Amino acid sequence: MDKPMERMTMQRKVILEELGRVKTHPTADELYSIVRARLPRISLGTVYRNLDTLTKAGMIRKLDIGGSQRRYDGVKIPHDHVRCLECGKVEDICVPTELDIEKVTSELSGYQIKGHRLEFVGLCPDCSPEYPIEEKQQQV
Amino acid sequence: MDKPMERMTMQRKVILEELGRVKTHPTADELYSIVRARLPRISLGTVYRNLDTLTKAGMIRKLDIGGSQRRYDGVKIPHDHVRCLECGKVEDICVPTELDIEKVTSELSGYQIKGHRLEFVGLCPDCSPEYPIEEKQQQV
DNA sequence: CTTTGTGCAAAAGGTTTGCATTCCT
DNA sequence: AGGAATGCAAACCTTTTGCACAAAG
Repeated sequence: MDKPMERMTMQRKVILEELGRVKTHPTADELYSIVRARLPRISLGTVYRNLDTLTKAGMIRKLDIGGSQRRYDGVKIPHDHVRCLECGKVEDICVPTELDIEKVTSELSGYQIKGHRLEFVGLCPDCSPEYPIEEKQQQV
Repeated sequence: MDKPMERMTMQRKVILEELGRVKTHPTADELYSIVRARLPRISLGTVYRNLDTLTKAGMIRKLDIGGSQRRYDGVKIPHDHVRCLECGKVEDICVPTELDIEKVTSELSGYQIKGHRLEFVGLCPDCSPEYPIEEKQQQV
């Protein structure tokens, strides 16, 4: 399934390095501004093209979580996420694999389950008021 | 949290009815073409505005699942989904609430968890080959 | 050398918004 | 009557694409 890349250009190398360094899951334009610190002449189109190429090569992952912008992850192993409703940050989380929910779901639905996406939304410690004051709007 | 609507216009009424009738989770433009059968002069902008208004009023839900287009759900109770990698359809699924994963996650992460979004991807019975032939590309 | 990749800018979705007009209440 | 909602079209935001030029192997 992995489609190997032909060349390792400087742009591609820096994008890969920076995506690997940040622990967040940046959007293309966030990564664009990070990368521009090292390659001021890079274009946003190149960032998009490389994120796509690196995804197809299996070197990074394109996340398909909620929100209006796509996010990318330098960590290749699928894992779950928590997103803060207040500040918007997305962090990794490891949910104990109590039961094999994919197997249970497969039996219940008749689908051949290939994977799942689990995302929690809530308030991170920094954004949690001491005494909860109001309900935050959520989209689940 | 629910912001009551001021008026019940014909457009709003039909959008609500049609979204309640379909068991899929249509995008705005899918709903637009459904609704146009009854209201040929309705505009896509009105569909978007009403989906937003109805969501704020708590009468429908705006799903924030993967994909390039937002989807809407006439069912107000949050539930999980399965999406077919082949034909793209999205169905409801009921995953047994074995453990309270939100509670476990809350304890592990320090977040105040407000909800979660669980989406499975796989092949629906109609799209499953008898003998699995190739890996489907997935984005999790 | 050849062919892939880049920068730039324009195009392409999908969604939102401004404005004059229509229509609930 | 008066404010909210509509239709239309333009604007907006994110992502993709065409093209001439640059550069990796």
